[in-house]
Amino acid sequence: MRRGFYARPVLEVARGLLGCLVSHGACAGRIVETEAYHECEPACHAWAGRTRRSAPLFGLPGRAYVYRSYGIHALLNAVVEPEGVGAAVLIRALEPVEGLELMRERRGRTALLELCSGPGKLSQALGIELAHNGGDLLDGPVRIHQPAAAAGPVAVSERIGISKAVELPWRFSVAGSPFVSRPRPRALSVQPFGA
DNA sequence: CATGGGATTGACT
DNA sequence: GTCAATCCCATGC
Repeated sequence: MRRGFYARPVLEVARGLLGCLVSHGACAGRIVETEAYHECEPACHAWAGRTRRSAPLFGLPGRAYVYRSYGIHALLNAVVEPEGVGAAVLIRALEPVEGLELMRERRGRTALLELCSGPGKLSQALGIELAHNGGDLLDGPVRIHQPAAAAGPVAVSERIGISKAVELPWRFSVAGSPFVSRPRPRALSVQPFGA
């Protein structure tokens, strides 16, 4: 994956990441759900401008933005748009591909559908932590690489778990995938192709 | 320096 | 359906 892939409008990258592989060590999974966040809307951590927490969002596209949510979970984002623009794509769910036994161990669960079907779950399954914040997704311990094939039809819906700008249709998922997070996306529209 | 609020999950009613 | 766990950091006094 080239850095130019990330230096594009956040909605394009959010769709384009569907089908891509996230890997960390022996574990890997295929992205089936993403959400877009951009400094122009108040649900984005970059909304309030550049702070210590949000600084990575304004940095080099293609790097990781990892932050702690609800005091418990580490959530993985890909920084996007040109340097200086605060925006990121939240990776919300993966289809587990490699390292299933290690994922089961880390998750304390065996069901395939419970390993990576949520942003907190996938970080736990892959061993992604706050220490990975700022790491390069092109050349770091946590990487994202090209899909083997196009992702297929993309379902577009509203983002979840937020209280501001809830109406924006900025949640993207592989239509019909059983590996997406809850609540299941209620598709406002379906677009023909992912990557 | 004190406070409050989450881009969630799992357990429980 | 409800609810608590738990920590980082932005905000405000």
